[in-house]
Amino acid sequence: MPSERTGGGDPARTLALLWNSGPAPRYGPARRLRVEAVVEAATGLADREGPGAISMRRVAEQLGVSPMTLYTYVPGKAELLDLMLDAAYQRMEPADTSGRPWRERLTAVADANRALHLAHPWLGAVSTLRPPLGPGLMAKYERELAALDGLGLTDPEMDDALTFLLGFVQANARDAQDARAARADTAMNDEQWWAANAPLLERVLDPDAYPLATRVGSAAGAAHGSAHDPDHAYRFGLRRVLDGLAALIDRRPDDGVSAAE
Amino acid sequence: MPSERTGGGDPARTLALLWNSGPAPRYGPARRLRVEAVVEAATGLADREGPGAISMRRVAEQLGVSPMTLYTYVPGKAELLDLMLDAAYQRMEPADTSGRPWRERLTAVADANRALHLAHPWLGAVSTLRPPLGPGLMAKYERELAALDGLGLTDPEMDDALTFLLGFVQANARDAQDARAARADTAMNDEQWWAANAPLLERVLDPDAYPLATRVGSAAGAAHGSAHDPDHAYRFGLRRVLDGLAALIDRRPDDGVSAAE
DNA sequence: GAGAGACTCTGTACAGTGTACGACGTACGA
DNA sequence: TCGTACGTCGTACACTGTACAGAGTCTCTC
Repeated sequence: MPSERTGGGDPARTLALLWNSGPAPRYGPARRLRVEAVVEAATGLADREGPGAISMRRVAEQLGVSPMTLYTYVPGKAELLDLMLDAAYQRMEPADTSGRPWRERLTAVADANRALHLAHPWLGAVSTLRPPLGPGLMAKYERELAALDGLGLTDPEMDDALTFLLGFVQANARDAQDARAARADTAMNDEQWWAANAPLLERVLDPDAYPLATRVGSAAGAAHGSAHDPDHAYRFGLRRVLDGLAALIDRRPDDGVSAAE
Repeated sequence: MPSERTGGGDPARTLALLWNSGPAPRYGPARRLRVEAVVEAATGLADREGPGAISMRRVAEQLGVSPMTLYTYVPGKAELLDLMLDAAYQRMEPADTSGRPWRERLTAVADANRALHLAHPWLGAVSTLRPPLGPGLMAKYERELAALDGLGLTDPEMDDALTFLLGFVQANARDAQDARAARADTAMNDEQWWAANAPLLERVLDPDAYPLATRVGSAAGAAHGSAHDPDHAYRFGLRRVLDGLAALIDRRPDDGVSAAE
């Protein structure tokens, strides 16, 4: 479960910020900053130092203003995260894969999302259950649905399939970021952690009580040098995800480019 | 990304706690509590009030001791979470599905994990990247691998497949818990949130610019009354996950019960 | 029996977090 | 010129995990 919530405040205010449609104030002193600068500063900070670094005080520090000043630009932290998310979506460069088989199209969608998560390690910490309904998300959603268009799926099925694919990518990216954070927090990478635990575990663990676990666990551990390898899990999982969707898509054998693959 | 880290401290100390093999102290006053009581109190608290409620002060309060007292039972919060996790795994009741087709076996594994997450809403907030290598996890791992045994998979493939399946369940459970937390935090359920946003969105959104997004988005929104429905996503996703694994498993058509399915 | 020393328990303290509130200065419209 | 709306900011509050030191309690050794 992500720790940071978005979509918390007044929907009208949030949407106005996302679509840049707030009324310009006429009284009072000129504003020193723009909302975009706040979002940019927060994003830069989070990119450099991870999700844990996103605090109003740190963001304000980056901008040379006091913490409370941020609240004149953004209703609160949740909305700031919404804006960061949508801006990140907006910066994604769309790859044109029209005309390619559907597996390639969906692989491109997955890879693009994975790349986004790698570039912005804080993305996984932000809930997308109530997504920021801004231009960035809309363009992304439109683009990604296009990769699923013309495959004979119903509209709800297209959404389901996309949710499934993106859910996989997000879960995997969270694991990867989690591994990075663990390495930083504990000054020990996964391999070292595994190396420290394995011999100790052997002393308390009775192999006869857990025959499969010891056999498979050590085989898997030996294969990636740790209990878990996100990169490998991505490659393995993506293949399974696409095969799973194939069972849905190739159900109807009569639709253009897609079925040919 | 889960916010709470486990496996942070000294592996030897953590393993001793997990396997109950610490040396009994001989000096000093009798201990008022037992480690199990601390773990139980923390689990009860978290079950009732969610992951956010797990704080050393709150747990101590439940037990009628001062916060710092907990540190004589447990090295820190990370290790407490490890113990909570392993204890929760230990309480899972294994369903005997041997002899059933592999799809049923894996469905049972997925359902059991989903039920665990529903019973313990804090599970999703805890990282399982460096899992607590205790008796609970071992028994669970052994049991779940058994559901994948005899299908012609290699040892690493068995681990990969299980990781993939459990990853899906965990990601979905996080979404579900996230929805619950959002409802509590914002005093607004997903349906209300969607109802508040949809009309506002219509005003700023140009349907011609995002034809697929508007069509599919509103179809999906209408189908579950919100942007996202975890229960539906679970049913849809589990079918895809099993189909995806089928492509791997049924690759070799010659192995007992499994291929018959 | 006396005392050393290990152990449990606890109060205080520190560096963080998001943000409510009120004070102060600035710029515009009347 | 003045009222008013607004931007900026200092302070404060209720939280978090846990380091540290002091006080009380028990066992083992002499």
